[in-house]
Amino acid sequence: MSAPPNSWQAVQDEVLRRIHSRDWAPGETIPTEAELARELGCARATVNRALRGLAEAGLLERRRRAGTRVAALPVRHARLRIPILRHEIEALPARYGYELLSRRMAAPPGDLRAAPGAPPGDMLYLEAVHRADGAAFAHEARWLNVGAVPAAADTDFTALSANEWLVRNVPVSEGRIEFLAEAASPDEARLFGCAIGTALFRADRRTWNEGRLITFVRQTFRPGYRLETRI
Amino acid sequence: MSAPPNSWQAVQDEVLRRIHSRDWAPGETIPTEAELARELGCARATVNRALRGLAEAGLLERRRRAGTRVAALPVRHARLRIPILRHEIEALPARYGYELLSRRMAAPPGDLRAAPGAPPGDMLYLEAVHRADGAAFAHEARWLNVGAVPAAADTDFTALSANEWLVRNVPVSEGRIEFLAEAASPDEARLFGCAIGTALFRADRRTWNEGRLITFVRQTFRPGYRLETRI
DNA sequence: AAGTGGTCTAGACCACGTC
DNA sequence: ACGTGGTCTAGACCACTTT
Repeated sequence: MSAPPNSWQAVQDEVLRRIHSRDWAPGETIPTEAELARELGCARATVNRALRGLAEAGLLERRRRAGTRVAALPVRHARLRIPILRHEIEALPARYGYELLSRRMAAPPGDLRAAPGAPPGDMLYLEAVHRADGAAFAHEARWLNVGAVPAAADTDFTALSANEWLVRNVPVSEGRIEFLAEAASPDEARLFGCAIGTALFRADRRTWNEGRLITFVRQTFRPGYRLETRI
Repeated sequence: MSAPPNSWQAVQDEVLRRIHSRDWAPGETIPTEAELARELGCARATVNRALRGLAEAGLLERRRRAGTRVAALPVRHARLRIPILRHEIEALPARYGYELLSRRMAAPPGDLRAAPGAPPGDMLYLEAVHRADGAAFAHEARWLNVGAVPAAADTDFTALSANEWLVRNVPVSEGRIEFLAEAASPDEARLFGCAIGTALFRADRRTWNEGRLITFVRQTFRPGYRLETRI
C-alpha cells in the first residue's frame, strides 16, 4: 500500500495530502518543482512526474513562469472504456450473437452529409443487432464512408460486426460520442420486446481519421441498460 | 504540427505510424525500448515516455520481460469531463438558476444503505433543481453522509448547490457513475413540462473518500439532453 | 537466470509567459 | 529579462516475469 519513499507516487501522495488538508488551499500557488525536490529529497524529474499527473487529473493548474496552483474548482474526469459490444456481452456473462439486418449503399441523412470530412456521395448503410443469450442487447445503425475505407466495400459484415471489423482494420485519430435517452420507435419496441416509447439509452458516435469521416454509428441499448464508469 | 526530431512526441508519432501502416501488426511484439532508442537516436527515457502514453491509451500492451506488443483489439477510452452543473449551464450559454426543493434528515433507501462505506443511520436528503434561463435543466436528488462530512450539517444549501459545495469542500478519492435512460415520473414531467413517460437521461453517482461513502446523487436531465465526449 | 520495462538521478538546455 | 515548467540525456538500479 505504501510506495517507496522517493518514488513519484510517494511525492504525489504527499502533495495530495497537503491539498486535502488545506495545507495548500484552492487557488494557492505551491512551491516550485526545484523547491519540492529539495524538501522531499528527490530529483526534480520525480516531482515533475508526480505533479504532471495531478495536473492531468485537473487538481493542479500549471503554467510556465507563473508556477503551479491548486485548482479552485477541480474538474473531475471519468475514464470511459469503450469496449466492442461482443466483449461487453461476453463479460456479462452471456452468449454473444450478431445478426446483420441490412446492408446497402444509400444517401446519408442531411445532418450527416453536413458533418466535417463527410463524403459527397453515398455511404454504406449497415443495420445490425447484437444479442446476449439470444435476446436483443443493442441495435446498431451505421453509415460507413467507403471512400475512406475501400476495403469495407468488399466485406459483407454477416460474420464479423462492423464494430469489430473497424477496430481491427481501421486506424482512428479522432472520435466524438454523444449519449442520450430517447423513446423506443415501433421497430425498436419490436426488437427489444418493450412498449413503444420506452426510454432507451443511445450512443451516437462519429470517428475520423486524418480529417476524413470514417463512420457514424447509432447504438441503441435494451431497456434497463446502464453505462458504468469510475472517476 | 511537427514535433522536434528527438521529442517523445516525435517518437510517439513514428510508433503510431508503424502501427497504422501495419508495419507492426496487431499482436506483434515490437522492438525493445533500448533498440528503439538506438534506432531513433534518442534516450531510452524518451522512448519510455512515448510508449507509456500509448500503453495508457490502450494501443500497446507492455509487460516486463515479455516486451511490448501492439494491442490486438485496442480498447478505446474516452475522457469524460464531469463539470459542475453551473458551469455546464453557463457554457450553453444560459443564465444559471438554482432552487432547493427539500432538505431533511431521513433514512436512505435499502440499496443505498447496503452500499459499501454507507453509514448505519440517517443521511441528509437534498432535492434541488438547476435551471437554465429559468427553465428546469436538471433535477437532483442527493443523499449525503453527514457522518463523513460534518460541515454539511451546518450548511443550508439554499444559496450554493451541494454539487458545488462538495467540489469545493470535500476531497474525493473514488467515484462511480452510471448513466441510464428512464421514463419521466409525474413529478419530473411537471418539472420539465413534458409528458409522463418521456425518455430522460439520468446519471447516478456515488463518491467515496477513504472508504467512506460521501454522497449518492441522482441527476435527471431535461428532455433532449446529450452528454458529449471525445475519444 | 536473464531480459525487459519501470523508475530515479543529476545535469542541462529550452520554450514560454509573466513580470 | 528572467524564472518556471517541459523535456532530453546518460547512466544506474530494481521489479517482475518469462524462459
